[in-house]
Amino acid sequence: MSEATNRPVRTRFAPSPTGLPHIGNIRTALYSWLFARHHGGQFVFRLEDTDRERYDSQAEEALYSAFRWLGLDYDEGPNIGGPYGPYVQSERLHHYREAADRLIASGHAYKCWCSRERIAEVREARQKANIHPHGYDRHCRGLSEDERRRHEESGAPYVVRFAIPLEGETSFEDAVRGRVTYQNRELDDHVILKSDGFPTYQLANVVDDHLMAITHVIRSEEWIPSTPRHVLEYQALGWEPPVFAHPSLIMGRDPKSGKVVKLSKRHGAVFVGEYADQGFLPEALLNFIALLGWAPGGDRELMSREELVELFSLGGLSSSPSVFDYDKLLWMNGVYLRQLSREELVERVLPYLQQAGLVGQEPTDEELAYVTQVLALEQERLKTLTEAPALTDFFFQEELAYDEAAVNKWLRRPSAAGVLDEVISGLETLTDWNLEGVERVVRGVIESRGVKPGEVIHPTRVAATGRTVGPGLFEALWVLGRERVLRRLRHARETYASTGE
RNA sequence: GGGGCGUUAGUGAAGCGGUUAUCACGUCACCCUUUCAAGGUGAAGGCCACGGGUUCGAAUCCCGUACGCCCUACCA
Repeated sequence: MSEATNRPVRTRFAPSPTGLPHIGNIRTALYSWLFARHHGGQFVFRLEDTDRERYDSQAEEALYSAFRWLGLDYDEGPNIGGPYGPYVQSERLHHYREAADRLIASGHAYKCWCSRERIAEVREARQKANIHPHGYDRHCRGLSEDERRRHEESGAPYVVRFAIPLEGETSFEDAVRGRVTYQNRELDDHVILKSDGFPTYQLANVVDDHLMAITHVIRSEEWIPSTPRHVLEYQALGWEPPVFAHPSLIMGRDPKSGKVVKLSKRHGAVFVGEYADQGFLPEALLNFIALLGWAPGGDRELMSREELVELFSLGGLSSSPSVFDYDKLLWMNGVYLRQLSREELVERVLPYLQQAGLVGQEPTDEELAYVTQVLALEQERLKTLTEAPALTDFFFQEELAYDEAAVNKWLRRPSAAGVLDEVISGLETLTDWNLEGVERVVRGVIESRGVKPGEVIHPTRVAATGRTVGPGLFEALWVLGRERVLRRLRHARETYASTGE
């Protein structure tokens, strides 16, 4: 569609620091980043802190750390500077003031002294009577010179409103939806400068996108209704508008009603940091959220960051909202976990094992080698990093927590004592403790007793690991090591199987 | 209420005028197998929201209806 411009591509992510970075925000950021990188352009980070009431000082740092975690880099931004700085709107007030003055001078904007109360009343009345536009009645737009002067001299606070043309229509070419048209008579005169001297999004966004030479504005669907206002402002200011692309929203399903609504906290994790905490890999999350509202065409789903950059285009953006599917994310995380090399896996998982107290803070090379072996056995079972401790604790704990049901089923049975005795004596005589040797011993017991493999394997697993599920028995025994295995088997034999025969 | 945007299996997507409507997650079954996973094979699941057009032919183009969502702030 209208992806082409003659200028070098520049996109931006312009969050307002009012809370923690949300999956939805990050997805939009990702699209902007991908588009810039795909075209070899620049990606700008701009902080829109014009709402002083909702300002949250922690939000800014959280935003940076989310970007770091996901590996999204920006070429210009508040903390790194750049040729179009500053990149924080509260430090750019004079630009907005200037633009507002220019609009007032050219008759495209005007000062408004109406009280909030009056505005609220007017709005309600007009809506009830269905008078278009529904909002502000443009009272101050029609002020006489005298009235205006009186207000000016009184020094009373005022806002600046944009003077929407009374007739005609405004349209723009949306890169994902095609032509979108609004009748000007449906638009009321929106505030562009607040009484505290700060601009609203409606002005600051336009001014900065222009001043920062942004060529493509990618932002979510909720901005479509204000885009005609922006287009009108670009025109009034004599500027060329950027290409707009409005991908759809990310939705969640309400657990109670089953209805689909904008993704929010009640659907579970919505903040990027929560996914980090829950043991998701950034590359998996990135891949997953890219697919929430975008597809490269065809059946392609698993894509690295580099592949996403290569394949991304605005044409692949979806115009219909998508529901966040946590199960699919889990699956995808598992895929990425399985693709990790041993070294990467250890690096990723180790902190979780340490946090759970299974591994010390300064592991020796020997301990690290053991951890590596353990994780190699569990890698294909891992869906998130946080599951690792629960899956592997029996490899590290001295005191095994035996699963009661497993004990009842496999150790408190008549044959258990005999099985364990045979396995124990077999392993005791094993000179070389390796995978093949362990398997040979256990298979030998199975053969000598003339039973199905499970009859020996299951009791042995429960005795050695305390549970019925886990890696293959031979691998588990081998990695656990001779001493630990024999101690556990003897203990289980004494404790649970001694009275069995 | 008004304006805008949307609607392909439970979920995410592919499809861009001619396909038995494709893929992935999930579900189920079977295979592999010492359990659980992973992997493999297969199945169930869609009158492409509905109704009208246009066309030799429509999930694809047009109109209408229904439903959903977004906006309707001196928030972004």
